[in-house]
Amino acid sequence: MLSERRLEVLRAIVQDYVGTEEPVGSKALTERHKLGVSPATVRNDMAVLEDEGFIAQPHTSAGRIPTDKGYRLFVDRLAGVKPLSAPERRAIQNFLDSAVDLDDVVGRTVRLLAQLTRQVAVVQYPSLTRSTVRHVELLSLAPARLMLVLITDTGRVEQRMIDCPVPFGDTSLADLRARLNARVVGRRFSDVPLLVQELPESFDLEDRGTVTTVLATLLETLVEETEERLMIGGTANLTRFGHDFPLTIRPVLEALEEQVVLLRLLGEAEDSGMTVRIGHENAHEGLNSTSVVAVGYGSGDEAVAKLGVVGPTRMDYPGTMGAVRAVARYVGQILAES
Amino acid sequence: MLSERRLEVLRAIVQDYVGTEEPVGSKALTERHKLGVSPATVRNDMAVLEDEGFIAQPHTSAGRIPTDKGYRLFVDRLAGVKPLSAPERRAIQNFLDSAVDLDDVVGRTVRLLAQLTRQVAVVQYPSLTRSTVRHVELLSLAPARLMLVLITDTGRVEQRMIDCPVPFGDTSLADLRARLNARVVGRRFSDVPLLVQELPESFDLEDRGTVTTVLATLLETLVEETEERLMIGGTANLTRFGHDFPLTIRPVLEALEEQVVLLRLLGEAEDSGMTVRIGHENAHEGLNSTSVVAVGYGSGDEAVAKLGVVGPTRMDYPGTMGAVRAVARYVGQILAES
DNA sequence: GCCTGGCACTCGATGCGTAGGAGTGCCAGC
DNA sequence: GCTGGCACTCCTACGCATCGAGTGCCAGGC
Repeated sequence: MLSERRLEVLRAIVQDYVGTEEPVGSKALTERHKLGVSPATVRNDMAVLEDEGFIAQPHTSAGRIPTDKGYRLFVDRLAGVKPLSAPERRAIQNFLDSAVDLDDVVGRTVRLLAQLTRQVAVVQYPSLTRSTVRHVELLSLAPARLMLVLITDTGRVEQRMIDCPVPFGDTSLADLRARLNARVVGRRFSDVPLLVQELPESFDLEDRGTVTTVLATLLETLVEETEERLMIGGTANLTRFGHDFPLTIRPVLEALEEQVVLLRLLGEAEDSGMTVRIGHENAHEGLNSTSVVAVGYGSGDEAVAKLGVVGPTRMDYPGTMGAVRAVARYVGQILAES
Repeated sequence: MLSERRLEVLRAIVQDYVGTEEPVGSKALTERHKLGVSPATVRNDMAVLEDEGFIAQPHTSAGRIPTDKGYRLFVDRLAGVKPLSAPERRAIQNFLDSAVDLDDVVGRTVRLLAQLTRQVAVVQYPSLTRSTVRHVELLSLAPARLMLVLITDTGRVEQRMIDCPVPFGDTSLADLRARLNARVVGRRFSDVPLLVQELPESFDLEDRGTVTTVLATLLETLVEETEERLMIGGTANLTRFGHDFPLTIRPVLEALEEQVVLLRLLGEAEDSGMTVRIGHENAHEGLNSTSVVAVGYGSGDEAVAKLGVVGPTRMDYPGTMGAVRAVARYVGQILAES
């Protein structure tokens, strides 16, 4: 077990390193922090911290930098979540309030997060599986061509074209639309398959084929679009990464382009509470020198999607966590209102 | 006027520099290209080319590199458009053919372009103003709450919430929907304002307010969404930019985040034919060390949107132009089919 | 008149050795 | 268990000489 002072030393190292981006030595530490002990003592503490794997030296006779394990301890035990200032909170609310539709909400959220944290922001669109159906619309575009439009309670809209096996009458269409809505409106997407199972049987034989096709498309949409969408922003902040640039930035940019990777990344975050993944804790190799701070957000108690930021392991964790939490909270509010 | 051989020298310089990324000297040139003259002669030619501003030396006693003006001449007079190979063309077609909806088409196009050119790809969604209306749908979500859904011939869907001043009956709704569609389906978005102008007058006094609100929202959607959407990809390719990395890449990433900048960039491109903007020809300062190759694409003869790539001025122009042109052509086909 | 080979010159890149300094580890003393 | 002192390590910066690619210019030849 590490003594209180050693933890304090670790905290000081993390804070200084995050600020200066340079290995921090014992002397500088005692000058900048009121540790109440001499550099020599700090050196001893540092030696212990290094033995335990919390800090490391880039080379002999250089200062120490925190390891992933060191950041982990810092986040878990030494750092709180720094709340945003009142003006910041007001700015967030104002900015998000003027969003006109879901795309706009997500877009603004991304920009906001990127700006607040000065890192790369990732925002997932509200998930379909956890959303509920607000409305299903069927439009006849041509005699044997329908368009299916799915509207979620979070404002997301999905559409699909359907080619019918045989022309479908307007009354049948209205009928199907009404029955479909009666069954699924207000229900969760994940429940829809069961709810519409027996629908075709209640139709005339001649329409049954079309109804089946429509339902098949509906279910297919649910499955396909469960493959979620997301938006990223603030990639320009990657340039503040460090000196050894090209080497680190490349795999990160590549990872950011792979929606699948990002979705898995957010997916790994816990549903409630904030998740921080530091360096090698990230499964994806390209992100081994980054940390991910993610949190779920939603219109009610339950998270409908996640958002977060990706930045260098050397990041301001309390500040980042504060910003991420605050933004998630406000986005949730906006969604609940709409 | 430059002699034929001097043009040939310029072409050789561009080709070599694009390949090696290093200033090219007179000796290397004669070795790699069959110019039929000695290095000394080439040196004289180079001196002339430098006087004319087509090439420059990073410092005395280094080789030459093309200037923006040099690239311009190269593109205009010395380089053709390199067509893609048959397998490449087949691959493009296959890849795009399996797209399921507009988002997918655009997403795939971006990835394709980025991969083919190994640069940053930008694809604009089909424009609303130049599209025609396929369908307008009005849904009643709550007694005094409507949703307006606009569907374009290119498959794009826009939706808006509408809060009605007074509840709106189902029959009135159906009536409005029918009349609205009768007027605007098949028409261009830009013509819509005129076409619906007198619609409110034909409604009962009690509904007129709502009708006016709906139309106002419709027109507002047309205007707002003329502010186009676009998708970018291949940002990881920025890491191949050059040695002086952080300095160049930063402003580019920033510019890429500004949708407005990108839209203006594409907007500046001519409607038909390919546009190449080299270095300082780009209005945006951050893109002064990049070139933009853009071209319009569309389902018919007319361009409904544009796409292109952003890369270092030192790029393979013939290859890039070939890829951009080919992709635009195939995307146009896909849109025409759907 | 244009091309060519020769030649002196420039100037960045490379390598090396030295000086400087930040930081460490260890030890003896309090 | 903390502290000051001290020797040691090793990275960084700097100056300097070397090297060589590439140039510009010039005199001679086709």
